[in-house]
Amino acid sequence: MEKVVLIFKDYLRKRGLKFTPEREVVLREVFSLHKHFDAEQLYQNLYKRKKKISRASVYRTLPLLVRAGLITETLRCQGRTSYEHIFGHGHHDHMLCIGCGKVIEFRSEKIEKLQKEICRKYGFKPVEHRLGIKGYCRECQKKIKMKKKLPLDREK
Amino acid sequence: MEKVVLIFKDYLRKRGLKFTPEREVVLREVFSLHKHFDAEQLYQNLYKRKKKISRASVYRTLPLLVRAGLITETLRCQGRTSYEHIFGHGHHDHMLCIGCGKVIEFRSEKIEKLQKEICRKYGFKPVEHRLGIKGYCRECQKKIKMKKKLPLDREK
DNA sequence: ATTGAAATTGAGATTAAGTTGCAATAAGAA
DNA sequence: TTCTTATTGCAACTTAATCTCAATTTCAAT
Repeated sequence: MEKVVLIFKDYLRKRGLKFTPEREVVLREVFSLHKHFDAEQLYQNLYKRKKKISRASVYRTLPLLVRAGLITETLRCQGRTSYEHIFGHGHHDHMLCIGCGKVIEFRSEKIEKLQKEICRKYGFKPVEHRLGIKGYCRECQKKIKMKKKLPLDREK
Repeated sequence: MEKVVLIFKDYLRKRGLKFTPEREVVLREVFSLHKHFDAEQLYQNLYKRKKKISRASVYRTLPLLVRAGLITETLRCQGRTSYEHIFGHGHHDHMLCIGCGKVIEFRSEKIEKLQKEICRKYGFKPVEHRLGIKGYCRECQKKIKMKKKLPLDREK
């Protein structure tokens, strides 16, 4: 944890930005969470714990953390930009269950390698990539079977 | 083109929905385009050509086309939901150039296969997936080299 | 062809996420 | 400690998308 504080401080100092209490609170909150989150959730968490930080500051801090290489945007669920931290966590891809919203993380070296190859073929210099698979997790598949029919888009 | 009209009509009829002139106009516009588009663009195109269709109808029709399996959402650029048609086009993945916005489409059977394998391993039933690689295309890499430095996030 | 239930339309109001302007404040280098 | 410059909070604003509702249209059944 103190490591990420140092990294962030360093990032800020190098471009003449300031390490404020607000930014520190956001940073620590982000790294105390161990799953995906979005700006509003983060704000609510802090608000409940009487950390009086404005929404604007939360929204302004998250992009800084992205640029500092500490967090990254993930798959966008229902309209909100969602983040996760990447420091000491490494890149991975996601499966997102349409039924219950559960997120499964996975990593495949083979897929990573294939992507690089393809980029090379197109003369494309990759900066980041995102692979998201939507579908149904084991549990939700069972539920669906029990209901026999998916009520989502059935025919008349 | 007439094929997609039939498919859409069929989709609608089967669930007691109606094939209206507005929906037809949207459908035809979508399939006359040959690249990615978003709801607002589509509305503007139609508006300029004096097709008086409300924004609401455009926004209401696109999800129907998705459900009918004719179009799909793609990578979200700058906040807007973007679509592309898939009928007679097949699944593919994308590279998105950060420099100029160009989209390169590609498809890798190997990656597709690996994804299926991974899903099987997790007992996950995939419905759709999206792989997007952001980076710099050949041309933009050259431009960057000429500028010697990327002005985006440089240190002081 | 007519009818009538049910779906659809357009216009504008509304929501939600995120951004911005600005005056007051605070960080931190000198 | 001083002083320049960045940051803050608030509220107003923007943007994308959705919703409400009265008027209209579709289309299956006469």
